[in-house]
Amino acid sequence: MENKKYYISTAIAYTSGKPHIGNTYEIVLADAIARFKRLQGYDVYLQTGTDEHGEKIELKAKEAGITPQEFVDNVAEEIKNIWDIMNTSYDKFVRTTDEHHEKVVQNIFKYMYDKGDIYKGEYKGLYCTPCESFWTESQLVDGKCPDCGREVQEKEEEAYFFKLSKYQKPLEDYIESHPDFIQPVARKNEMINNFIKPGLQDLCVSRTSFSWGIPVLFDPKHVVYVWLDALTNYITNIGYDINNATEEFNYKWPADLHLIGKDIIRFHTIYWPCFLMSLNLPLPHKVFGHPWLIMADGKMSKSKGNIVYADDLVKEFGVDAVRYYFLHEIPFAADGFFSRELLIEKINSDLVNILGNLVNRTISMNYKYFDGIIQELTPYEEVDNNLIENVKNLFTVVPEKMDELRVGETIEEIFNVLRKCNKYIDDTAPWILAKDETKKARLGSVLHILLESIRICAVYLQAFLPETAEKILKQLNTETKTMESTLSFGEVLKPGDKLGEPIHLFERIENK
RNA sequence: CGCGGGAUGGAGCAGUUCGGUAGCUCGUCGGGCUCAUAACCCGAAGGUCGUAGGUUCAAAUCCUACUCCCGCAACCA
Repeated sequence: MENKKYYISTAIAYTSGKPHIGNTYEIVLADAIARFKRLQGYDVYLQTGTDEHGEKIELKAKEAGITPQEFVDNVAEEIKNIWDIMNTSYDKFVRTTDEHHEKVVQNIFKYMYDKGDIYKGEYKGLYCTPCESFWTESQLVDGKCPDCGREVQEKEEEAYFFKLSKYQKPLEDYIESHPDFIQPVARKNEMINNFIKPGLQDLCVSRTSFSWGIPVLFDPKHVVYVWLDALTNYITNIGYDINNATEEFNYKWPADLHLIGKDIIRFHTIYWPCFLMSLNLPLPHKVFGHPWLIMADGKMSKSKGNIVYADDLVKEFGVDAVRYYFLHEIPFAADGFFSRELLIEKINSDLVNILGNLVNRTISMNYKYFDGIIQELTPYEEVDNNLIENVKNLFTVVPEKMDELRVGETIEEIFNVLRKCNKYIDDTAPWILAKDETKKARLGSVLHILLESIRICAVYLQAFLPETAEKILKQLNTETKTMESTLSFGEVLKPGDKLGEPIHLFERIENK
């Protein structure tokens, strides 16, 4: 039987500099969703990468005294490296300076032009001559240039425009008829009220003020607007070209989920769907604008010197500790706070105390009382059934939460079961059973139930803490790690098998 | 009156659709246990649910006004 495909993408990271933890959060979130979908049996394709054109990059490269291409090569490498350090399982890392991508973008631009969806016009805006920049009314400070404070003038410039207005109605209809298209819903209202209802204005999709971009095929003094360039990465990299869609493309498109930051919802729910409609392509199923990870002590900034990078945190605390924090501490719709203190607190209270200690004490007891040999299960008692019900219930509740992309809550459900395991140990008091030779079988059974409960939790944790889950499963000496295996409680671990040595999954971080 | 979201014990959050004992995690305090990484388990303290009115037998939840915070407001990405 063919597994159902699931195409998930992150936004491509802008290569203007090294991404901080806020930018890194997205790929980790995407990875957790992707890993979970794989666990469910989907044929997952996770695409990420870098967005490498634009004026800002041209300027940064100039400052650094290197070519834009050298500049983005360096940054893209750095970004990919961080994605790898975060242990993210992307299937493809794409770059907008890729030759194939550039070629297809040019073809798309030409196609839209020939079709009449792109036309040549005049861009009218408020221009600050010394800064060589256009500004919008709302960007002005006291009616003056926000950069230098000087007067701005009306100025016109030759430019190509995309007919957003033509697709206003179909877009509105699509959003109305697909209530899940934009998530969370609050974002949907923003888009409808701020952009669609007032009427979409045609979008200027070319620039002449800088050259680091994809030249327009038939008018090379213009470069393609970076968003038209960047957004199309979702199709150019899965085998799309004008009049020549590959089998791969037909299989993967439309994307099931575009995971993006809440700051770029507009581009993904207005411009992108309109571009796709122009190309006669179906629209993605869902766009989720995730909240941000923000610093507990105020906004990250170079001047404050409080920029935090994920790779530094990984070096200090380990990859799964950082992943845990990202995935568990950021609410579904509201921003999450980050600080070292909070990170350490969560590592100690959740990863060390609840998870690490549970695994360690369970395996240790199995060694102490049975030399590490897994024992037979004897008929369940009331206290057993209670725990087992909780464990088995994850099979229902975890997919439910994950379908809503409520990753933090999913992890909380798993940890609640781990807490139940700790309570179960107190309720059954194995150390007392151990003192009574006639309770030996019961003791073995209690420990087996714990091992199996831990195994099932570890199966789910593979999506979020892959390294840790692997370590747990290894200690349990089992290869069985599928979703289905969580339903047949007690039929997986083999009595007589020997467990791995008990180890500490996470080390306690002593204050500071 | 531009549009929208939010304000709940020390911290972070749930609960508000369809009113009816205010819940969770962390922290604090007390107790228990000893298998375990001073971990684990139990219990307690701590909240006028932003403010002021209103509806109701009953309001965190419904209505009105106000205060404060935040997001969006089209060509930086």
